[in-house]
Amino acid sequence: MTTESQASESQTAESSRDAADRGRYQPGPIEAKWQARWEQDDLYHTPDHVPGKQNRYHLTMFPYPSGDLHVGHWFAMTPSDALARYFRMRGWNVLFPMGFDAFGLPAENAAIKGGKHPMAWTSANIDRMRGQMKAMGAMFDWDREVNTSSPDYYQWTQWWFVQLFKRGLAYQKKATANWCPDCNTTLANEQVVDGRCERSDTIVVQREMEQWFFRITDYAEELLANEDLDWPEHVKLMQRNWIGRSEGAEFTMRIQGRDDLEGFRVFTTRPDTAFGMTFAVLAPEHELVDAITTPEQRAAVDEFVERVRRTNEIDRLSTEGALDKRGVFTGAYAINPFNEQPVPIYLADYVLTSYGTGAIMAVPAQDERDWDFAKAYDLPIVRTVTPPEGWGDEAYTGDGPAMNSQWLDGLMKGEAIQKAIAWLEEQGIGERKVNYRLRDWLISRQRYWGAPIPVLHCEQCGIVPVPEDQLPVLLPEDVEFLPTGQSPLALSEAFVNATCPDCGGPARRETDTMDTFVCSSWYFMRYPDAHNPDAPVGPEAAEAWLPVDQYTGGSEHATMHLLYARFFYKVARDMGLVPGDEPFTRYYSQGQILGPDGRRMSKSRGNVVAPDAQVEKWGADCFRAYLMFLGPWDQGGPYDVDGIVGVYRWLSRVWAAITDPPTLVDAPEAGRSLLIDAHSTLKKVGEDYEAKRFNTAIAAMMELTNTLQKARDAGEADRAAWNDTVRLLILMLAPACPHVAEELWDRTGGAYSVHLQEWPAFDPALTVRDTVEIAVQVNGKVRARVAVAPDAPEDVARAAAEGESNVSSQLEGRDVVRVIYVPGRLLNIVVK
RNA sequence: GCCGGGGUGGCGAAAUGGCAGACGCAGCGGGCUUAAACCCCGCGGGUGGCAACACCGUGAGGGUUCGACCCCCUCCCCCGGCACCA
Repeated sequence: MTTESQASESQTAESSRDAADRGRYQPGPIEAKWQARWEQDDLYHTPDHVPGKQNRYHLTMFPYPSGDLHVGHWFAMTPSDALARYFRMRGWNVLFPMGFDAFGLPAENAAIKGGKHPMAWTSANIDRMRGQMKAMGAMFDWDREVNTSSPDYYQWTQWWFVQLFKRGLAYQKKATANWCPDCNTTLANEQVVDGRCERSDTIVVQREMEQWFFRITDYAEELLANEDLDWPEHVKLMQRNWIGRSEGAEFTMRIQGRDDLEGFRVFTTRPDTAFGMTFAVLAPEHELVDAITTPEQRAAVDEFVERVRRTNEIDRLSTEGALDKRGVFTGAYAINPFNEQPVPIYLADYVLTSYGTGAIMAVPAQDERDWDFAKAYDLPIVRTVTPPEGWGDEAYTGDGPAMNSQWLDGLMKGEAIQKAIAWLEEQGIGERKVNYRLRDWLISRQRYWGAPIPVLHCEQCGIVPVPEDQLPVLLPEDVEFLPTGQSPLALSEAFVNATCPDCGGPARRETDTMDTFVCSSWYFMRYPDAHNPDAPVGPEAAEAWLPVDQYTGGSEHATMHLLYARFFYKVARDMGLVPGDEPFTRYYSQGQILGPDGRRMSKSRGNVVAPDAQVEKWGADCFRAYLMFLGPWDQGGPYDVDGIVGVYRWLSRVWAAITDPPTLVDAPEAGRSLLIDAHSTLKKVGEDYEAKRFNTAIAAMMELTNTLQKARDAGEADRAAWNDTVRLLILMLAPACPHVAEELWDRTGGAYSVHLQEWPAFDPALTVRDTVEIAVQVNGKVRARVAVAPDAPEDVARAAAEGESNVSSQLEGRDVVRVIYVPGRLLNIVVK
């Protein structure tokens, strides 16, 4: 043991400041030393198989290499690391990899601004951030690092595209797409927030373009079935709401006097109310608009359609504004098939072309939007559901007996819907139909820094996917990537001109690149087999590691990354590539760390806390522990710069107690109390780590340290109890503070490495105190506290309680009606 | 508007039917120091009281219970998501 010589050294050298410092906790040198040692020993290299150990795959979301790691990365990654380390100590062979989500707009924008090539900018950032991550002391297995912008990786991103294409899950269509004028590219629905570009905050406009889509809606039903996932309920709910399943019917409406037209289809969730239809509405972009508009209405309709086209999403979605300007009559009438009555056909901007059929039957009596529209345009309102007594002058969307509905009259909603659908099917004009709010995933981006879509356009053969043995389609380096609204790749003759692999004739390469969410939809499948040149992931590696046992990351990805990754995994499963149905068995979303002012950290607000400076000042272990100690991990919250000193003091006390212990004597009786504290703490800390309650785990270790310090202040302690407590404390500390734990383990004679040790088992007999203080209540009010054995029988506890003057005075002259005794907790005497 | 999460000391929080405020920050008092910092010891919800102690106290109001921060009902506020999806 080195502790005794350490202690005496610091005692004899008190006069010298240098010598005194030598005994103090100094994280800097310790952390550098052990990081170098771990790297040299490959301590965190994870083989695919270790005899006698089961595999467990832990994953925290990989970062975009924007330049510097920020506190948010530390907040997400270091507790995740502690969790992975804990499971490693519990005997699992734990994979905990890291990589970079390296394609994307910032690289390109930085390149445009600073004249540096996106590739150079990105790889410099990656090097920098990898270094910063190494300073965390995390157990990342860097041998498996992935970089989505490297050809070794995007070759497989392109391979995925080809597989999806072959399965009919990737298709091109001309569609009105969300266009961000600032980013000069299209965006997926998920990337548009409140009508603005999620990244640049610019108002998104609609633009008609040929675009590539992934048919994620084919998996809508399966993606919806997420109840059994061990994920936070709110995230599962967000996904279900995003997918937005709604059940109803679709049927055809003929147009009065126009037997030359087939009519139009409408979707409704309330076919039971169809007898109350008093008008119909088409989206302004509906394909029939031109054909049905009457000459008298032509000018008004054209003017309206043009105005809607010019209106941006924000104004269109706003419920404010003049209602009478939001629609126009076409002059045509449709026939309600339920009662053969003609109803006027309107256009209105509240009907969306991208949902359902882009046309609705309007039943103002039972739909609030239709009600408002009918009021504004003076259209009739016919109730077909009996509203409750005293219902006012507004739409009634609830349940009630049908009325004014011929053969549906008297039926309640559920039954009426079924009967109406059956009738539509009998008549051959409609059928049961399920619609989803979820749209297909638009993956085309008209930007340079992304994986090229591996497709050729051949004059003879049409769209031809690039054969797998010709992948990757390399991103050319010498391209002018100033944003023009056109794909930059289109400007490169050398890139565009190609040969058709089918007919050998001339072909043009697709010049759009893929949304970077495609890259991140499968990266977790690559880590298990990061260097495989023949497949994205081989069968052995997939079997060894997939699916991910524990994923952690921010819930801002609930409806994007997490949904896309589930979609990819299901496709991979269908291809026989991976085991199971879901990519992430468990998912946990940590909260968001905010600036000291309680607002989102941002350079413009000047409230950014730089992790490098925190590490420099306090050490990585201290910074890690402080982030865990702040509060519940899923809650996040402001980063209080002043609070970290408390954690530093704690680690200093741990250091001092262990490197400078009291005189150790053999006094097992006296040591029992310390041992009970140690084992109770061990039990709690294990449970807390497992449940990701890092804040209370740290607090419990602080308490044990305080106990240790008291024992130390007393001058002497029982040798066995002290040594055992110190050993347990170091092991408990290891997942949260890996460096100082390693150093103290080494100094107390532990065999290298503390991170290869097993999590110790607590002794259940030592988790219960010999006597506990219980509360004594009279009529629910605490009147005294008495010390009894935790399992003392009621009469013993009661006798002790009645011996207290404060209790006996309360009982005097009153009848005891009832006594409630909870052993180890309290005794409540109810009197009258 | 709808759907989630939350509201506890000056601050971050703990306790999820059993002693409210563990642990930590800031603060106050004391020790060490020429001094300051570091460090160490003590105090620490409010009101009254010298004190023992009493009363009040977990956003507001009501309820269930021997007992409620915790469960139920009504309302207010904050944060996140969705928002003409027929």
